[in-house]
Amino acid sequence: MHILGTVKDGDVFRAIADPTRRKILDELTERDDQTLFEICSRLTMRHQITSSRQAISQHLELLEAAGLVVSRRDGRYKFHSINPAPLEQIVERWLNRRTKESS
Amino acid sequence: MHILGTVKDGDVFRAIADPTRRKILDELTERDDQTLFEICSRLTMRHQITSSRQAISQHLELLEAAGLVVSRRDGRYKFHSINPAPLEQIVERWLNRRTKESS
DNA sequence: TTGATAGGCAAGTGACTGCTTGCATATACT
DNA sequence: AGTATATGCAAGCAGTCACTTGCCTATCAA
Repeated sequence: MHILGTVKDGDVFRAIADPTRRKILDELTERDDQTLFEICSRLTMRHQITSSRQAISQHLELLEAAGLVVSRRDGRYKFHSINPAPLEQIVERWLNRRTKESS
Repeated sequence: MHILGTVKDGDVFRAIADPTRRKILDELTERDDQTLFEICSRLTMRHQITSSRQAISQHLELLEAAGLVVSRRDGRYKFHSINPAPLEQIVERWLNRRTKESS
């Protein structure tokens, strides 16, 4: 079912519960394969986020644990990309389950 | 944009961040138009949730503030239903934004 | 009116969370 | 080797969150 090993279901929901982490996902949606420092500077410039490097690092760690971010090592750089697949369970769970037209 | 008055964007994400609230949404997906007591007893029996009435009431309050639950008064009863529409912003934001095929 | 039922309000509490701070490791450059 | 760069680890702190507790209001039936 899961590509990665130990991803609990609740991790995805907790991951997107934080506004800064949602901005990180937005940023990775715009541009893939970014390092931690790239994400930090782009968040500051484009999204008015003033979080520190360590804060963003911890957010990325949590996003990766939830399966929403995948990373690739290249020397001292670590490139991050988004993987929106785990979000599809939300669609399956409440949006596709029943056709609800009368609001 | 929003049908209801003051629903902040973050409210939806915070609402589904809690496992008990997700179970409430599941229960309302299965059966619509339930009172607080009905939801409580069905959560206990069918989902092994042992939360108190007050706890469920507060969860419903939060879900309603997020626009995910709508309610209707009838005498001393208050019937709750699910409204999954606010969840569609998640699809729009990260799943429909870009066609990402190469994982 | 009295009692029972369905729900609401609000203060207090323990646990969790996001962030900081300080240091450590690893890679690259000269 | 020595320095700078990129990231990782872990303890501590302040704010938030879910839950409880106790009391209150409203509706219905006798």
